[in-house]
Amino acid sequence: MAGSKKSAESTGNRPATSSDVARLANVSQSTVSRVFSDTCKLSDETRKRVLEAAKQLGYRPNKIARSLVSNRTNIIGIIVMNNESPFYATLTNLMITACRKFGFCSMVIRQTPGEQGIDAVTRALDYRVDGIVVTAIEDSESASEICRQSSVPLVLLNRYIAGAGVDSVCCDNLEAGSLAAQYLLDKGHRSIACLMGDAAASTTRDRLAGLRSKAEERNVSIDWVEYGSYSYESGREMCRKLLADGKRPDAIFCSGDIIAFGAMDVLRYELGLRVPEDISVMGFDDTAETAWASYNLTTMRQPYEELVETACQLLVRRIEGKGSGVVRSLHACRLVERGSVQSLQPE
Amino acid sequence: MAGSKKSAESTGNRPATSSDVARLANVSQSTVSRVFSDTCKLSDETRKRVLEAAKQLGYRPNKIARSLVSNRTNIIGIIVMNNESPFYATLTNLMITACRKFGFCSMVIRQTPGEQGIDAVTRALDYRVDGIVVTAIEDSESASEICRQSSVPLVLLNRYIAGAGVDSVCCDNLEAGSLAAQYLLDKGHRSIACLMGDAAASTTRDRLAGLRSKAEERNVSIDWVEYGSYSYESGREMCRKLLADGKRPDAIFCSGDIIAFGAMDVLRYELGLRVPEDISVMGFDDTAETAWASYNLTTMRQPYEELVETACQLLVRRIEGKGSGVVRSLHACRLVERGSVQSLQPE
DNA sequence: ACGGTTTGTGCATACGAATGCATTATAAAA
DNA sequence: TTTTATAATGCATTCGTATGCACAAACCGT
Repeated sequence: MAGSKKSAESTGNRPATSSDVARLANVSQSTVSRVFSDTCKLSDETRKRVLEAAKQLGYRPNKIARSLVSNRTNIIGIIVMNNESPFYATLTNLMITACRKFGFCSMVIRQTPGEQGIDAVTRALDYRVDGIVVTAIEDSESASEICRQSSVPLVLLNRYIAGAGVDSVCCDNLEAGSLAAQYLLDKGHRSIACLMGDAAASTTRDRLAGLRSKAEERNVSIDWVEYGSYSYESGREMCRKLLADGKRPDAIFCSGDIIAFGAMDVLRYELGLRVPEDISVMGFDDTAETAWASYNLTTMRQPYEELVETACQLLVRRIEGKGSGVVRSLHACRLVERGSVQSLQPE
Repeated sequence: MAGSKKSAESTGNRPATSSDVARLANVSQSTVSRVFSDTCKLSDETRKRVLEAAKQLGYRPNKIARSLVSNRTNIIGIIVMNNESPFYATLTNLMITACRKFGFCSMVIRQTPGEQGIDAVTRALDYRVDGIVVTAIEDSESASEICRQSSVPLVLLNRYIAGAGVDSVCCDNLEAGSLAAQYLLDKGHRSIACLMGDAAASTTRDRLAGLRSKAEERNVSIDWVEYGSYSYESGREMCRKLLADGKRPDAIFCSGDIIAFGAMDVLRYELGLRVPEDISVMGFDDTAETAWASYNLTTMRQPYEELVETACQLLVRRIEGKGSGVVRSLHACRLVERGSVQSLQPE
C-alpha cells in the first residue's frame, strides 16, 4: 500500500513529464507544452483540465529539455575571481538578484587557483549559458575571444579592455580619481600617498591616473605610490612599507576600502597615529564596512545597483539580439564624506 | 570571403555538434560521443582522428543535451538567504569551490524578498539539479519535503530540523555555546548578557542553550538576552537596548561576529566604554573581520572548510545513490582567543 | 581452414519539450 | 443550407548526446 497516501498519482518517483500530464488530461503532449509556454490560443476548458492534471502529478516543465530545443537556457554565467573581498561578494550577490529580476538563473563560476580565466568561461559555455558576466579575471581578452566564437554575449563588469570589442560596465574611475584628488586638495592636503591594488587592473590604473592628473593640474605631484592587491593584509603591508622610510604624508588614498581598513589599522594600532587627526585616509568602493563606526571611512561610492542593473540589462538586450555597437557604459561615483579625512584648511 | 581567416571550419557560428565532428572525422556520431565520454574501447587511430576533428571545429560536448539523456546535470543548487553578512558570503564561496572540486557546477539561488524559500528550491529543481544545499532559508521543512518528492538529495548547511529526515551539517552549536560560557566563566565573568540573532534559527537557539546550561551548571544565570538578526545594525540596536536600562554586564556574548562588531562600536563610540577593559565582548563564527586590529575579537571559530567539505561529500554520496540513513553531521568549534575579553581573575 | 571469441563501430532509439504543419471542430457569412 | 474563415488541437519532427543491440573485422586456438 505504499504511496497511496500522496495525493499526487505517483509516476514511479520520476518527475512527471508533459506526456504524463497529457495522458491524464486526455490531450496531446503538444497541448500540455502549449499550456505552459502559452504561446497559442487554447480553450479555457482544455487549459483547466491540463493544469489540474499537472497539479495532480506535480508537473513542472523540465528546463533542461526546454533549453535543448529552444536553444535558450535562461542561465547567465557569472565569472568571479577567487577573491574574498566584500566588494566582489556584494557585486556578485547583486548580480544574482538582477539576473533573477530579468528571468535568468545564475551559474556562478569561481576561477579556481591555478585555473585560467578562460577555463572558467569555457565551463559556463559548456552549459550553453545565454550570456556571461565577468567581474574580474586575469585573461579577459581571451575570454572575450572565445565568447565571440560561440556568439555568446559577454559583459565585463568593473573591468575594461581598451580596443577589444567587448561591452563593459564600469564606474568612471578616471573621474572618480580626479574627484578624490580634488576633495583631498580642497581639504588642504598636499602630500598624498597612494596604496593601490593590483597594478594590472584597469580600475587601479584609471583611479590613479585620474587622481594624478587632477593633482598635477594643481601643481601637486604624487610621488608615493605602492602597489599590492585588494586585501586587508596587502593594505597593512603597503602601509608599513610606505611609512617605514619615515615618510609622513598628509593623506593616504587607497584604491579600495579593504586596503584602507588595513592601512588604518596599521596607522592606529602599530604606529600609534590618529586617523584623521595625524593622517587622513580615504577609500574607494563604499562597501558596507566603511560605515562601521570603527572605520567611518570617507570613500568614493560605486553605484552598485546602477552598475549591476546596467550590466544585466545590456546583457539581456544582447541575448535578445538587440545589440548595437560595442557599449562602454561609464557611471559616476559619488563622494561619501565620513570621518577619516581631516581638513587642514583654516576655515 | 568572410570567415576564411579562422582556422576552425565554421559551422555557421552555431557551436559544433558531435555530428559535425563525426562528419569531418568520417565516423558515426556515436563514436564521437564515445570518445568524449570514454566509456568504451576505441582504436587509437579513431580516437586521434576524432579529437583532431573536434579541435578543428572547436567542439565541446553540450552539457545540456548530455544532461537530458543521462538524467544528470552535474549542477548543484545552492540556496542562500537574502543576507549580506560576510559569514554567508564565505560559506557560499567555499561551497562553490567545493562543488567544483567534486566535478559540479553551482547554480546559486538567492531567495528574493517576498519569495518563499520553497520557491527558490523549486527554481533549482526546474533545472533538474542533482542536489541541493540550503544555507538558511525560512521554511526549510517544506523545502525538504518537495526535494523528497522529486527524490533530489538535500543537505542543510548550518541549519538543523529536529525530527525531519533531512541530512544536515552544522557545527556543534550546543557545545560551542558551552565552551564560550566556560571560557567567560573561567575569566571570571559572572554577569553575561547575550545578543542573539534570529530567534527562529536552530543555530541561535542551540548556542544560547549551550551557553545557558553550562552557566547554570556553575550557578550563574543568564538573564539578559536580546534577540535581533545577524547584522551590524541589529547588533548596535540590541546593544543600545541592553545598556539603556543602566545594565552593565561583565561580558556580552554575541551569537555572530557581525553582531559583535555592531555592539563593540556602540560600546566604544556611543557609550565611551573600553573593550575589553570596561566590558568584554565575544563573538561567534570567526569571519575574516574578527582578525582586523580594530576589533581583534575573541570568538568561536566555525570549521568552515570542514563543514563545506562534509556537506558536499555527503551530497555527492547521496547523488551517487550511496545513501544510508539520515545523517546529522556535527563539527566542533574552536575558541579563537584574541583581545576582546578581559580576565577578571587575579592571576 | 574453421568455429569461436574479442574488439571496434554503426544503427536506431530515447531523453522531454517546442513548433510547423495538417486536421478537425466551430463560428460567421452568404 | 452551404461556404469560408477561424479557433483549437494533434501529428511528426527537432534539439544534441548517450547507449543497447547488431554486425563486421580481426584474432585465437586447434
